[in-house]
Amino acid sequence: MSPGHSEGTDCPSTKVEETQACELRDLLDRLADKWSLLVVELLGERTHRFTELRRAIDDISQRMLTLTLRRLERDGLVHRTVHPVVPPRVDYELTPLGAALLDAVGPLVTWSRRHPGEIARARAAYDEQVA
Amino acid sequence: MSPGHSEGTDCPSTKVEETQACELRDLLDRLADKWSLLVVELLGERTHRFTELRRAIDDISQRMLTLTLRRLERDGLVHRTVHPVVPPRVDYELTPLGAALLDAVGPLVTWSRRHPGEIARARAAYDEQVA
DNA sequence: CAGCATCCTCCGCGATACTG
DNA sequence: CAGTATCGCGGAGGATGCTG
Repeated sequence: MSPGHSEGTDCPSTKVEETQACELRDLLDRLADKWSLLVVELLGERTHRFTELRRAIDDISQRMLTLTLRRLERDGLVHRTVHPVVPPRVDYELTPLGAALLDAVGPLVTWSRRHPGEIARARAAYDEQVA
Repeated sequence: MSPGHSEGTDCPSTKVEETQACELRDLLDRLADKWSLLVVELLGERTHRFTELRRAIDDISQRMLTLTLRRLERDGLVHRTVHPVVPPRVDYELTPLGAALLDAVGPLVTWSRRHPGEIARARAAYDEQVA
């Protein structure tokens, strides 16, 4: 893989000590890319195989699914099990850490369900006003 | 899939109905960029002026702060008050919606504080094994 | 089936300069 | 002070092709 490690642990000059933004930003950076959270949620339901995930998400490219899973694995959120059979079979599941994280995301999920389209509506209103 | 506009409301072909991923992804897309959450957290403490935010975050570019605030405003999370004085003064504060959202993020913040560096450690372990 | 490698495009974002 | 306008690069990520 490319050596472009821009590991977020550096925690730059943001002076927001009170909010301890560093940890949080790392976390967000991990979850906030286009697919990670989706994958974590699916794995929260049950173990999935590679292709299952691929089909469940459907418009994810194979490359991005691989990358996403590798990153999640690397960060200790997802566990990867290779079954030495032919054809190959690989299972992905949440680690305890991953499950805990998913729990922490729960309220956010709930919130988004409770406020369906509120952001979208505000957006539409704003746009209309501008137009 | 048509790239079209970046408006998330289209909620494409992701078949993850159970997780209602669309809303959530919209939400994440809004929060997950480099600065939004940081801004929302600061505004959660109190109202800030433009330059206050700029100094609090410090390594945000002026352009990105403007863009971030505009997007948050557009999405109904932040309210912008222009005081017609010289020199100009603009205050930013959370809307009720924004405050509610911040609450929903709370557990995530707490979690990240409770697991300091756990992800970073897993990452280091993983990298060592690979190397 | 579950990947890795390569190429290429698009746009996020920083740097810089100008304004009411 | 609080923006807007323009330029340019770097990296995220899609498409495609090859492998064990």
